[in-house]
Amino acid sequence: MGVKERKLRQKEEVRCQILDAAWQIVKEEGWQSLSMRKIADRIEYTSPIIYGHFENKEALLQEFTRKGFVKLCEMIRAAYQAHIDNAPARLEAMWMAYWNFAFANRESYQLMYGVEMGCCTIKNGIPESEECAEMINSTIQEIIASGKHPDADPCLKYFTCWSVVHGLISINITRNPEALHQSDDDSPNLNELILKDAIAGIVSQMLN
Amino acid sequence: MGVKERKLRQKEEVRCQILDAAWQIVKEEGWQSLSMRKIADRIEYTSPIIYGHFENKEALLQEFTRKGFVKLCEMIRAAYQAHIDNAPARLEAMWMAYWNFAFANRESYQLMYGVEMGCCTIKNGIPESEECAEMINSTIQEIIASGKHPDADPCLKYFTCWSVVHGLISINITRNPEALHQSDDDSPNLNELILKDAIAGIVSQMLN
DNA sequence: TTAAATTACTTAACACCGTTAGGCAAAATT
DNA sequence: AATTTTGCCTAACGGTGTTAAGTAATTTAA
Repeated sequence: MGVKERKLRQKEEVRCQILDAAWQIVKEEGWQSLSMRKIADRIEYTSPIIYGHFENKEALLQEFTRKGFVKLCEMIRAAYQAHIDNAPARLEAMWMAYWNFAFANRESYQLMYGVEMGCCTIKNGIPESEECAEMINSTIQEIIASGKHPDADPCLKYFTCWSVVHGLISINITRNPEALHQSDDDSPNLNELILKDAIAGIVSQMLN
Repeated sequence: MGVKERKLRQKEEVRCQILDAAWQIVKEEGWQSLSMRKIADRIEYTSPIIYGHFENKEALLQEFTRKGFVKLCEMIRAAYQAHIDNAPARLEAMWMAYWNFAFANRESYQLMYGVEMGCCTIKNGIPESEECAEMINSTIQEIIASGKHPDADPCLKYFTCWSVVHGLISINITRNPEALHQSDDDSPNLNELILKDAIAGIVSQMLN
Protein backbone atom coordinates (compact mmCIF):
# COMPACT_ATOMS: atom_id res chain seq x y z
CA MET A 1 0.00 0.00 0.00
CA GLY A 2 2.72 2.41 -1.01
CA VAL A 3 0.24 4.77 -2.57
CA LYS A 4 1.09 7.57 -0.19
CA GLU A 5 4.75 7.14 -0.93
CA ARG A 6 4.11 7.23 -4.65
CA LYS A 7 2.04 10.42 -4.32
CA LEU A 8 4.72 12.05 -2.25
CA ARG A 9 7.26 11.07 -4.88
CA GLN A 10 5.09 12.52 -7.63
CA LYS A 11 4.57 15.73 -5.74
CA GLU A 12 8.29 16.02 -5.13
CA GLU A 13 8.86 15.51 -8.83
CA VAL A 14 6.54 18.38 -9.72
CA ARG A 15 8.41 20.53 -7.23
CA CYS A 16 11.61 19.75 -9.06
CA GLN A 17 9.97 20.50 -12.38
CA ILE A 18 8.91 23.89 -11.05
CA LEU A 19 12.43 24.71 -9.94
CA ASP A 20 13.92 23.43 -13.19
CA ALA A 21 11.50 25.40 -15.34
CA ALA A 22 12.05 28.54 -13.29
CA TRP A 23 15.79 28.20 -13.56
CA GLN A 24 15.57 27.68 -17.30
CA ILE A 25 13.49 30.84 -17.70
CA VAL A 26 15.91 32.82 -15.56
CA LYS A 27 18.88 31.68 -17.61
CA GLU A 28 17.08 32.57 -20.82
CA GLU A 29 15.35 35.82 -19.85
CA GLY A 30 16.62 36.91 -16.44
CA TRP A 31 14.99 37.18 -13.04
CA GLN A 32 13.04 40.23 -14.05
CA SER A 33 10.82 38.35 -16.48
CA LEU A 34 10.24 35.26 -14.38
CA SER A 35 6.55 34.81 -13.65
CA MET A 36 4.44 32.12 -12.06
CA ARG A 37 2.40 31.79 -15.22
CA LYS A 38 5.48 31.21 -17.35
CA ILE A 39 6.69 28.52 -15.01
CA ALA A 40 3.29 26.84 -15.10
CA ASP A 41 3.27 26.96 -18.90
CA ARG A 42 6.59 25.14 -19.14
CA ILE A 43 5.56 22.30 -16.86
CA GLU A 44 2.15 22.13 -18.57
CA TYR A 45 0.15 23.00 -15.49
CA THR A 46 -1.72 26.12 -14.46
CA SER A 47 -0.17 28.62 -12.10
CA PRO A 48 -2.16 27.84 -8.92
CA ILE A 49 -0.52 24.43 -8.54
CA ILE A 50 2.79 26.18 -7.78
CA TYR A 51 1.23 27.45 -4.57
CA GLY A 52 0.92 23.87 -3.44
CA HIS A 53 4.70 23.68 -3.42
CA PHE A 54 5.76 27.22 -2.53
CA GLU A 55 3.88 29.68 -0.42
CA ASN A 56 4.43 32.47 -2.92
CA LYS A 57 6.87 33.75 -5.48
CA GLU A 58 9.20 35.14 -2.87
CA ALA A 59 9.46 31.74 -1.22
CA LEU A 60 10.36 30.24 -4.56
CA LEU A 61 13.12 32.80 -5.06
CA GLN A 62 14.27 32.19 -1.52
CA GLU A 63 14.83 28.56 -2.44
CA PHE A 64 17.24 29.64 -5.17
CA THR A 65 18.95 32.03 -2.80
CA ARG A 66 19.38 29.19 -0.35
CA LYS A 67 20.82 26.90 -3.00
CA GLY A 68 23.19 29.66 -4.02
CA PHE A 69 24.51 30.11 -0.52
CA VAL A 70 25.01 26.38 -0.14
CA LYS A 71 27.19 26.35 -3.24
CA LEU A 72 29.03 29.53 -2.29
CA CYS A 73 29.64 28.11 1.14
CA GLU A 74 31.16 24.96 -0.32
CA MET A 75 33.59 26.99 -2.40
CA ILE A 76 34.62 29.25 0.45
CA ARG A 77 35.00 26.28 2.77
CA ALA A 78 37.32 24.60 0.30
CA ALA A 79 39.45 27.73 0.12
CA TYR A 80 39.43 27.96 3.90
CA GLN A 81 40.70 24.43 4.34
CA ALA A 82 43.28 24.76 1.60
CA HIS A 83 45.05 27.56 3.44
CA ILE A 84 44.45 26.58 7.01
CA ASP A 85 48.01 27.49 7.99
CA ASN A 86 48.24 30.99 6.53
CA ALA A 87 45.61 33.53 7.44
CA PRO A 88 46.39 36.25 4.86
CA ALA A 89 46.57 33.72 2.04
CA ARG A 90 43.40 32.14 3.36
CA LEU A 91 41.56 35.43 3.30
CA GLU A 92 42.61 36.10 -0.25
CA ALA A 93 41.68 32.59 -1.33
CA MET A 94 38.23 32.88 0.23
CA TRP A 95 37.51 36.17 -1.49
CA MET A 96 38.78 34.74 -4.74
CA ALA A 97 36.39 31.86 -4.25
CA TYR A 98 33.62 34.40 -3.71
CA TRP A 99 34.68 36.18 -6.87
CA ASN A 100 34.75 33.00 -8.91
CA PHE A 101 31.39 31.94 -7.60
CA ALA A 102 29.85 35.22 -8.68
CA PHE A 103 30.96 34.76 -12.28
CA ALA A 104 30.35 31.06 -12.51
CA ASN A 105 26.84 31.61 -11.09
CA ARG A 106 25.87 35.04 -12.29
CA GLU A 107 22.13 34.54 -11.92
CA SER A 108 22.46 33.15 -8.42
CA TYR A 109 24.69 35.98 -7.32
CA GLN A 110 22.33 38.56 -8.74
CA LEU A 111 19.50 37.08 -6.73
CA MET A 112 21.58 36.69 -3.59
CA TYR A 113 23.04 40.18 -3.50
CA GLY A 114 21.85 42.17 -6.41
CA VAL A 115 18.32 43.10 -6.94
CA GLU A 116 16.51 43.55 -3.69
CA MET A 117 18.10 41.10 -1.33
CA GLY A 118 19.54 42.78 1.70
CA CYS A 119 23.17 42.75 0.70
CA CYS A 120 25.96 41.64 2.97
CA THR A 121 23.68 41.12 5.90
CA ILE A 122 25.29 38.82 8.38
CA LYS A 123 22.01 37.48 9.68
CA ASN A 124 19.53 36.57 6.95
CA GLY A 125 18.21 33.25 8.17
CA ILE A 126 20.31 31.13 5.81
CA PRO A 127 22.81 29.14 7.84
CA GLU A 128 25.27 28.79 4.99
CA SER A 129 25.34 32.55 4.63
CA GLU A 130 26.27 32.91 8.25
CA GLU A 131 28.89 30.20 7.93
CA CYS A 132 30.53 32.14 5.09
CA ALA A 133 30.65 35.27 7.19
CA GLU A 134 31.96 33.29 10.14
CA MET A 135 34.85 31.76 8.21
CA ILE A 136 35.90 35.13 6.85
CA ASN A 137 35.47 36.93 10.13
CA SER A 138 37.50 34.39 12.08
CA THR A 139 40.29 34.71 9.54
CA ILE A 140 40.22 38.47 9.80
CA GLN A 141 40.37 38.21 13.57
CA GLU A 142 43.37 35.94 13.26
CA ILE A 143 45.14 38.46 11.04
CA ILE A 144 44.30 41.35 13.33
CA ALA A 145 45.54 39.41 16.35
CA SER A 146 48.88 38.80 14.67
CA GLY A 147 49.23 42.42 13.58
CA LYS A 148 50.07 45.75 15.15
CA HIS A 149 46.45 46.93 15.58
CA PRO A 150 44.80 44.45 17.92
CA ASP A 151 42.03 46.95 18.64
CA ALA A 152 40.86 47.05 15.00
CA ASP A 153 37.21 46.17 14.47
CA PRO A 154 37.03 42.89 12.51
CA CYS A 155 33.44 43.55 11.54
CA LEU A 156 34.38 46.77 9.79
CA LYS A 157 37.28 45.09 8.03
CA TYR A 158 34.85 42.44 6.85
CA PHE A 159 32.60 45.16 5.47
CA THR A 160 35.51 46.82 3.74
CA CYS A 161 36.58 43.60 2.06
CA TRP A 162 33.06 42.83 1.06
CA SER A 163 32.51 46.25 -0.40
CA VAL A 164 35.57 46.01 -2.61
CA VAL A 165 34.66 42.60 -3.90
CA HIS A 166 30.97 43.23 -4.31
CA GLY A 167 31.60 46.58 -5.92
CA LEU A 168 33.95 45.06 -8.46
CA ILE A 169 31.51 42.28 -9.19
CA SER A 170 28.68 44.78 -9.60
CA ILE A 171 30.67 46.60 -12.23
CA ASN A 172 31.27 43.48 -14.23
CA ILE A 173 28.19 41.39 -13.77
CA THR A 174 25.49 43.72 -15.00
CA ARG A 175 27.24 45.29 -17.92
CA ASN A 176 29.67 43.73 -20.39
CA PRO A 177 29.18 40.04 -19.95
CA GLU A 178 32.68 39.15 -21.11
CA ALA A 179 34.37 42.50 -21.50
CA LEU A 180 36.76 42.66 -18.59
CA HIS A 181 36.40 39.18 -17.20
CA GLN A 182 38.08 37.09 -19.84
CA SER A 183 39.91 34.11 -18.42
CA ASP A 184 40.35 32.59 -21.85
CA ASP A 185 44.12 32.60 -21.82
CA ASP A 186 46.26 31.41 -18.95
CA SER A 187 47.00 34.87 -17.60
CA PRO A 188 44.65 36.01 -14.85
CA ASN A 189 42.43 38.86 -15.96
CA LEU A 190 42.92 42.43 -14.86
CA ASN A 191 40.00 42.46 -12.45
CA GLU A 192 41.49 39.61 -10.49
CA LEU A 193 44.68 41.60 -10.19
CA ILE A 194 42.77 44.59 -8.85
CA LEU A 195 40.95 42.37 -6.43
CA LYS A 196 44.11 40.78 -5.08
CA ASP A 197 45.74 44.18 -4.84
CA ALA A 198 42.83 45.65 -2.91
CA ILE A 199 42.69 42.75 -0.48
CA ALA A 200 46.45 42.85 -0.02
CA GLY A 201 46.08 46.52 0.81
CA ILE A 202 43.47 45.82 3.47
CA VAL A 203 45.56 43.01 4.94
CA SER A 204 48.59 45.24 5.07
CA GLN A 205 46.55 47.87 6.85
CA MET A 206 45.63 45.27 9.47
CA LEU A 207 49.18 44.07 9.90
CA ASN A 208 51.20 47.29 9.83
CA MET B 1 -2.61 86.39 -28.62
CA GLY B 2 -0.46 84.70 -26.01
CA VAL B 3 -2.73 81.69 -25.93
CA LYS B 4 -0.04 79.34 -27.13
CA GLU B 5 2.34 80.58 -24.50
CA ARG B 6 -0.27 80.11 -21.80
CA LYS B 7 -0.94 76.57 -22.93
CA LEU B 8 2.72 75.76 -22.97
CA ARG B 9 3.00 77.18 -19.49
CA GLN B 10 0.07 75.09 -18.31
CA LYS B 11 1.49 71.95 -19.86
CA GLU B 12 4.84 72.63 -18.24
CA GLU B 13 3.08 73.03 -14.93
CA VAL B 14 1.40 69.64 -15.25
CA ARG B 15 4.79 68.16 -16.04
CA CYS B 16 6.11 69.59 -12.81
CA GLN B 17 3.11 68.28 -10.93
CA ILE B 18 3.80 64.82 -12.31
CA LEU B 19 7.40 64.94 -11.18
CA ASP B 20 6.46 66.34 -7.78
CA ALA B 21 3.80 63.72 -7.20
CA ALA B 22 6.11 60.93 -8.29
CA TRP B 23 8.86 62.15 -6.00
CA GLN B 24 6.46 62.39 -3.10
CA ILE B 25 5.32 58.80 -3.63
CA VAL B 26 8.90 57.60 -3.87
CA LYS B 27 9.83 59.31 -0.63
CA GLU B 28 6.81 57.83 1.09
CA GLU B 29 6.75 54.33 -0.38
CA GLY B 30 9.93 53.77 -2.39
CA TRP B 31 10.61 53.30 -6.08
CA GLN B 32 9.19 49.81 -6.04
CA SER B 33 5.64 50.96 -5.44
CA LEU B 34 5.62 53.93 -7.80
CA SER B 35 3.00 53.51 -10.49
CA MET B 36 1.59 55.68 -13.23
CA ARG B 37 -1.89 55.35 -11.80
CA LYS B 38 -0.77 56.52 -8.36
CA ILE B 39 0.87 59.57 -9.87
CA ALA B 40 -2.25 60.36 -11.85
CA ASP B 41 -4.40 60.04 -8.74
CA ARG B 42 -2.32 62.58 -6.87
CA ILE B 43 -2.50 65.21 -9.56
CA GLU B 44 -6.20 64.47 -10.11
CA TYR B 45 -5.84 63.30 -13.68
CA THR B 46 -6.01 59.90 -15.30
CA SER B 47 -2.89 57.97 -16.13
CA PRO B 48 -2.80 58.41 -19.92
CA ILE B 49 -2.09 62.12 -19.63
CA ILE B 50 1.35 61.28 -18.24
CA TYR B 51 2.21 59.88 -21.63
CA GLY B 52 1.78 63.33 -23.06
CA HIS B 53 4.74 64.43 -20.98
CA PHE B 54 6.89 61.32 -20.79
CA GLU B 55 7.18 58.59 -23.36
CA ASN B 56 6.84 55.90 -20.74
CA LYS B 57 7.64 55.09 -17.14
CA GLU B 58 11.27 54.45 -17.87
CA ALA B 59 11.62 57.92 -19.40
CA LEU B 60 10.09 59.40 -16.27
CA LEU B 61 12.59 57.54 -14.09
CA GLN B 62 15.34 58.61 -16.42
CA GLU B 63 14.43 62.23 -15.67
CA PHE B 64 15.06 61.60 -11.97
CA THR B 65 18.29 59.84 -12.77
CA ARG B 66 19.37 62.86 -14.81
CA LYS B 67 18.48 65.26 -12.03
CA GLY B 68 20.43 63.10 -9.60
CA PHE B 69 23.53 63.21 -11.74
CA VAL B 70 23.26 66.96 -12.08
CA LYS B 71 23.25 67.32 -8.32
CA LEU B 72 26.00 64.76 -7.82
CA CYS B 73 28.05 66.51 -10.45
CA GLU B 74 27.72 69.84 -8.66
CA MET B 75 28.97 68.36 -5.42
CA ILE B 76 31.90 66.58 -7.03
CA ARG B 77 32.80 69.71 -8.98
CA ALA B 78 32.87 71.74 -5.79
CA ALA B 79 35.22 69.22 -4.21
CA TYR B 80 37.34 69.26 -7.35
CA GLN B 81 37.75 73.00 -7.31
CA ALA B 82 38.36 73.14 -3.57
CA HIS B 83 41.47 70.98 -3.89
CA ILE B 84 42.75 72.01 -7.28
CA ASP B 85 46.33 72.06 -6.06
CA ASN B 86 46.55 68.64 -4.43
CA ALA B 87 45.57 65.60 -6.43
CA PRO B 88 45.43 62.99 -3.63
CA ALA B 89 43.40 65.30 -1.40
CA ARG B 90 41.22 66.16 -4.38
CA LEU B 91 40.51 62.49 -5.07
CA GLU B 92 39.54 61.87 -1.47
CA ALA B 93 37.34 64.96 -1.38
CA MET B 94 35.54 63.94 -4.56
CA TRP B 95 34.78 60.49 -3.24
CA MET B 96 33.65 61.96 0.05
CA ALA B 97 31.31 64.19 -1.95
CA TYR B 98 30.02 61.09 -3.70
CA TRP B 99 29.54 59.42 -0.34
CA ASN B 100 27.71 62.39 1.12
CA PHE B 101 25.49 62.68 -1.90
CA ALA B 102 24.46 59.05 -1.57
CA PHE B 103 23.23 59.55 1.97
CA ALA B 104 21.73 62.98 1.51
CA ASN B 105 19.83 61.67 -1.56
CA ARG B 106 19.18 58.05 -0.80
CA GLU B 107 16.31 57.65 -3.24
CA SER B 108 18.21 59.28 -6.06
CA TYR B 109 21.25 57.14 -5.48
CA GLN B 110 19.18 54.00 -5.40
CA LEU B 111 17.71 54.87 -8.77
CA MET B 112 21.03 55.94 -10.23
CA TYR B 113 23.06 52.91 -9.21
CA GLY B 114 20.93 50.54 -7.27
CA VAL B 115 18.07 48.72 -8.70
CA GLU B 116 18.54 48.06 -12.35
CA MET B 117 20.58 50.94 -13.63
CA GLY B 118 23.79 49.80 -15.20
CA CYS B 119 26.13 50.70 -12.41
CA CYS B 120 29.30 52.64 -12.85
CA THR B 121 28.94 52.78 -16.59
CA ILE B 122 31.07 55.54 -17.98
CA LYS B 123 28.86 56.10 -20.99
CA ASN B 124 25.18 56.23 -20.17
CA GLY B 125 24.00 59.20 -22.17
CA ILE B 126 23.91 61.61 -19.25
CA PRO B 127 26.55 64.31 -19.72
CA GLU B 128 26.85 65.04 -16.02
CA SER B 129 27.60 61.41 -15.35
CA GLU B 130 30.43 61.53 -17.83
CA GLU B 131 31.71 64.76 -16.33
CA CYS B 132 31.91 63.11 -12.91
CA ALA B 133 33.89 60.24 -14.34
CA GLU B 134 36.11 62.67 -16.22
CA MET B 135 36.98 64.73 -13.15
CA ILE B 136 37.85 61.65 -11.16
CA ASN B 137 39.77 60.01 -13.98
CA SER B 138 41.87 63.09 -14.67
CA THR B 139 42.77 63.30 -11.01
CA ILE B 140 43.75 59.67 -10.96
CA GLN B 141 45.90 60.22 -14.03
CA GLU B 142 47.59 63.11 -12.29
CA ILE B 143 48.36 60.96 -9.27
CA ILE B 144 49.66 58.13 -11.40
CA ALA B 145 51.85 60.50 -13.40
CA SER B 146 53.44 61.78 -10.20
CA GLY B 147 53.98 58.29 -8.81
CA LYS B 148 56.31 55.37 -9.39
CA HIS B 149 53.94 53.39 -11.63
CA PRO B 150 53.33 55.55 -14.72
CA ASP B 151 52.11 52.48 -16.63
CA ALA B 152 49.21 51.86 -14.25
CA ASP B 153 45.77 51.80 -15.86
CA PRO B 154 43.75 54.80 -14.59
CA CYS B 155 40.50 53.24 -15.70
CA LEU B 156 41.05 50.23 -13.47
CA LYS B 157 42.01 52.46 -10.56
CA TYR B 158 38.78 54.34 -11.13
CA PHE B 159 36.86 51.07 -11.00
CA THR B 160 38.63 50.06 -7.82
CA CYS B 161 37.79 53.33 -6.09
CA TRP B 162 34.24 53.15 -7.27
CA SER B 163 33.82 49.59 -6.10
CA VAL B 164 34.96 50.43 -2.58
CA VAL B 165 32.70 53.43 -2.28
CA HIS B 166 29.68 51.89 -3.92
CA GLY B 167 30.11 48.68 -2.00
CA LEU B 168 30.22 50.54 1.31
CA ILE B 169 27.20 52.59 0.36
CA SER B 170 25.30 49.47 -0.65
CA ILE B 171 25.87 48.00 2.76
CA ASN B 172 24.52 51.04 4.51
CA ILE B 173 21.81 52.34 2.25
CA THR B 174 19.58 49.30 1.99
CA ARG B 175 19.75 48.06 5.52
CA ASN B 176 19.93 50.00 8.80
CA PRO B 177 18.89 53.51 7.85
CA GLU B 178 20.81 55.14 10.66
CA ALA B 179 22.72 52.29 12.21
CA LEU B 180 26.28 52.85 11.10
CA HIS B 181 25.96 56.22 9.45
CA GLN B 182 25.38 58.45 12.43
CA SER B 183 26.95 61.85 12.03
CA ASP B 184 25.05 63.17 15.01
CA ASP B 185 28.08 64.04 17.06
CA ASP B 186 31.08 65.90 15.78
CA SER B 187 33.25 62.85 15.30
CA PRO B 188 33.13 61.40 11.78
CA ASN B 189 31.40 58.04 11.73
CA LEU B 190 33.25 54.78 11.33
CA ASN B 191 32.23 54.22 7.73
CA GLU B 192 33.83 57.47 6.71
CA LEU B 193 37.02 56.34 8.37
CA ILE B 194 36.95 53.09 6.45
CA LEU B 195 36.29 54.97 3.27
CA LYS B 196 39.17 57.36 3.74
CA ASP B 197 41.43 54.48 4.69
CA ALA B 198 40.53 52.50 1.64
CA ILE B 199 41.05 55.43 -0.71
CA ALA B 200 44.33 56.30 0.98
CA GLY B 201 45.37 52.71 0.38
CA ILE B 202 44.60 52.93 -3.31
CA VAL B 203 46.41 56.25 -3.62
CA SER B 204 49.44 54.85 -1.87
CA GLN B 205 49.39 51.92 -4.29
CA MET B 206 49.51 54.39 -7.17
CA LEU B 207 52.30 56.44 -5.66
CA ASN B 208 54.64 53.82 -4.23
C1' DT C 1 -21.87 84.82 -34.38
C1' DT C 2 -21.73 80.48 -35.90
C1' DA C 3 -19.41 76.45 -38.01
C1' DA C 4 -15.14 73.88 -38.32
C1' DA C 5 -11.01 72.28 -36.41
C1' DT C 6 -8.07 71.48 -32.88
C1' DT C 7 -6.99 70.28 -28.28
C1' DA C 8 -7.50 68.12 -23.61
C1' DC C 9 -8.98 64.64 -21.30
C1' DT C 10 -11.46 60.37 -20.08
C1' DT C 11 -13.16 55.79 -20.68
C1' DA C 12 -12.33 51.32 -22.00
C1' DA C 13 -9.58 48.01 -23.26
C1' DC C 14 -5.30 44.84 -23.93
C1' DA C 15 -1.93 42.03 -22.07
C1' DC C 16 0.42 41.11 -18.44
C1' DC C 17 1.34 40.23 -13.16
C1' DG C 18 0.68 37.54 -8.15
C1' DT C 19 -2.72 35.32 -5.75
C1' DT C 20 -7.16 33.14 -4.10
C1' DA C 21 -11.84 30.87 -4.14
C1' DG C 22 -14.87 27.63 -6.03
C1' DG C 23 -15.98 23.74 -8.69
C1' DC C 24 -15.34 19.43 -11.08
C1' DA C 25 -13.69 15.03 -12.04
C1' DA C 26 -10.68 11.40 -10.93
C1' DA C 27 -8.76 8.67 -7.45
C1' DA C 28 -8.60 6.53 -2.95
C1' DT C 29 -10.99 4.97 1.15
C1' DT C 30 -14.64 2.94 3.55
C1' DA D 1 -20.88 0.89 -4.39
C1' DA D 2 -21.03 5.07 -1.90
C1' DT D 3 -18.32 8.48 0.18
C1' DT D 4 -14.50 11.06 1.04
C1' DT D 5 -10.36 12.96 -0.39
C1' DT D 6 -7.22 14.67 -3.71
C1' DG D 7 -5.50 17.07 -7.84
C1' DC D 8 -6.20 20.29 -10.91
C1' DC D 9 -8.50 23.90 -13.60
C1' DT D 10 -11.46 27.93 -14.43
C1' DA D 11 -12.53 32.28 -13.14
C1' DA D 12 -11.84 36.03 -10.75
C1' DC D 13 -9.74 40.14 -7.90
C1' DG D 14 -6.87 43.83 -7.82
C1' DG D 15 -2.83 45.44 -9.52
C1' DT D 16 0.71 46.86 -13.33
C1' DG D 17 2.22 49.66 -18.06
C1' DT D 18 0.32 51.19 -22.20
C1' DT D 19 -2.74 52.32 -26.23
C1' DA D 20 -7.00 53.36 -29.03
C1' DA D 21 -11.18 55.47 -29.41
C1' DG D 22 -14.45 58.73 -28.17
C1' DT D 23 -16.24 63.05 -25.98
C1' DA D 24 -16.38 67.56 -24.51
C1' DA D 25 -14.31 71.96 -24.34
C1' DT D 26 -11.69 75.34 -26.44
C1' DT D 27 -9.72 77.83 -30.17
C1' DT D 28 -9.79 79.19 -34.91
C1' DA D 29 -11.90 80.51 -39.18
C1' DA D 30 -15.78 82.15 -41.99
